[in-house]
Amino acid sequence: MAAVDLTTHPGHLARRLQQAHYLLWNAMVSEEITSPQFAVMNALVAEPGLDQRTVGERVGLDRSTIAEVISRLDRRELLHKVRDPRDGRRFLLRLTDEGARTHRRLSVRTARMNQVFLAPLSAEEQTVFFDLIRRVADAAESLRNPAEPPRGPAEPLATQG
Amino acid sequence: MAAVDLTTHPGHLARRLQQAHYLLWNAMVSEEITSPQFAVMNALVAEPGLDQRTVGERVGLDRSTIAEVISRLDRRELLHKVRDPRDGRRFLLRLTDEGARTHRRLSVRTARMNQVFLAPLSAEEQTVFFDLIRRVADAAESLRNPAEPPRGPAEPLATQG
DNA sequence: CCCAGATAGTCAGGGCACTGAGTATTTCGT
DNA sequence: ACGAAATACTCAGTGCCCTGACTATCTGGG
Repeated sequence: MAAVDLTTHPGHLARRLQQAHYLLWNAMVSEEITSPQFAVMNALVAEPGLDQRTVGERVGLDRSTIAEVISRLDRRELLHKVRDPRDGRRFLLRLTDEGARTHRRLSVRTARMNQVFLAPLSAEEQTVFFDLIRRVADAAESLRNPAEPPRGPAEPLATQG
Repeated sequence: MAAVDLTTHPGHLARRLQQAHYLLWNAMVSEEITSPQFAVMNALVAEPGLDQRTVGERVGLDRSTIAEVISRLDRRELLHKVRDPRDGRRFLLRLTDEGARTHRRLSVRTARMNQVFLAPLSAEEQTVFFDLIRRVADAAESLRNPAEPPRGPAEPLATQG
């Protein structure tokens, strides 16, 4: 009888939280575009012309996963992928017009979904919720990358050359 | 410039939290046994003889995912799977001796890991952390299963007949 | 100039997570 | 007793997520 109470295990709670979010996303935002895909598009709205690695860094995905997500967005013509003329290793990424439209459309739905998702918490509790999760996640990440100095992106070309 | 701040998006935060946990689990608990696998083993320590569906319900996994996790544990001889003689649709699950030993060993490491993971928060903050996440996750789940009455497991045979 | 090391991306492999369709078994109403 | 509905599980398909090994390109020191 040495069983443990999983409701006090942050990892288990984190998984359940993400599943709950996945569910609500599908119901209220999109069945086509996933939340990580939206995060990538969002990063490219903020900083057009980023390379893959940097986008991955912005949204918190490793090189392999970001490659998959981007290839799916590319296949659906939601973004462009072109070799950096100044560095043949990189691809520079930019949303297509349709990608930008899709991002705008999903942004409003995402906002609505977040409201529903967080509805069980008061405004102050929501603030605390963000703060606590962020602190735990940041701490665990920095256990891995011990104080890595921030590195610049691929010196993004002007927004729409 | 309609980009959104992902640090205020609970879904994004949930994903990052889970990634952080995954990392720490690998480093401090096991590279062989994953956190969902441990959750399944834990459910079987608490209630030996459960069927697949009920285990899935206990740990929060759907029928397909639980089948995969269980087949991996079965392949490694950490649990047994036998047809329920009283209901030919079910499999009754029980840890093997090695499974029970593994569960005990990982339990103590998991406890240590949880301490490290939650170290950035004070004791009271940890309580709030659990409470807030649980409330959000529960609310989102019940949006889906509108007030489903709890249903009993497969009337588990006595703990080791 | 040239090559060793760093860097961007790909690929193979393993695991988690969901949906929708399909099979076998049990249960329930008539 | 019988057939429809419910239930437990499987399978195919899609997508996320990581590691480790590999390729191509760039950079810097000698």
